Amino acid sequence: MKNKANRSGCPISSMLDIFGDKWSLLIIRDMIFSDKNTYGDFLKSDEKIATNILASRLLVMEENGVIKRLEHPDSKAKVLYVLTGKGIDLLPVLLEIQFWSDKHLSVSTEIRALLKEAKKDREKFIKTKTKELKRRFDALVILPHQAPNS
Amino acid sequence: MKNKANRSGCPISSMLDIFGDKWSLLIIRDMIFSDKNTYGDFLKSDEKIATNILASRLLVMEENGVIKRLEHPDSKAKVLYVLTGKGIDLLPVLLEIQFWSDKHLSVSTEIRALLKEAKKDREKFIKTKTKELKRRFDALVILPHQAPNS
DNA sequence: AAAAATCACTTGCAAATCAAAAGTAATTAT
DNA sequence: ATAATTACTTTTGATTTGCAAGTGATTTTT
Repeated sequence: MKNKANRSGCPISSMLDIFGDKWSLLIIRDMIFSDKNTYGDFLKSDEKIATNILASRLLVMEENGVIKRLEHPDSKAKVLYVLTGKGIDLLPVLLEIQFWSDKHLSVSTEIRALLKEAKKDREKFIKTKTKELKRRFDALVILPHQAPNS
Repeated sequence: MKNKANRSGCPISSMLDIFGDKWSLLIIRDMIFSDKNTYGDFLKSDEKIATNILASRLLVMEENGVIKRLEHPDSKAKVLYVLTGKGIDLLPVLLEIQFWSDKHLSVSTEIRALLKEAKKDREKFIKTKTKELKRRFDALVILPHQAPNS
């Protein structure tokens, strides 16, 4: 997996160099909205990502500082993937994508309800969710260093 | 070029079924921020899209009602591509992508200035720009029906 | 303690997609 | 009439994807 050369100085183009495919943002979605954080979790999603693609995307996102690989507190066989601040900051992007889809494509009524809520006070929703995510991942980053069995 | 089957009911996934690649959003970017609206215009962009890819992406976006193909008022040899309302509504998505890149990747100082301006009053910027785009494209949609040489 | 299951991957291969270059057909300019 | 522009299409080879089948380390079950 090569490191993608910036195709141009354009901020949109640079972002697409990392996320311009059908899968990367779905992994971020799973981490933000569905509390998923292991390889196996991501495989279980509705879109059925292939194992090699998943491994490759996780690597690219790790190389770009969007996610971090940690040892899982429950088991040495597992790997814990957490979002960094850079990753958490994708929340507004994912929100706007959802608002667009809500307006122009067909979206289930339950998701529509959640989006309506988020749209009502966008800023507050983002701030609250961001804090929640930071708390969640900070806890996971720190925990593993406290020896679990001694 | 097949019509993409929705991989799932997820709004993010559905949006990525249309725009999940390295090029489509760059074409939208060019139409929104650089006033480009012909095949030749898009080819001239810094990222150097291949002609076959460009043709394919334009078709997919047209099929999805994001852009419209019109006869160019200046020449029968040209095709005029304009954004529909659905396409114009991608502005907030592109803005958030740029805000993210501005914060987490390196961005030129001139673009940074424009983004700072946009961020200062996001809502107003979106409203103003949206109106401008609607005006611009409405004019183009209507003009060609007034016989140019008779 | 041995066997089965889980977990996070890797490998191999066929199919799809992409990129670069050249070609085409319809205008338009000289 | 000739050359240039414009919007593509076609061809070819390289890259990426998706699927199925491993692999090796751990963990759970018996």
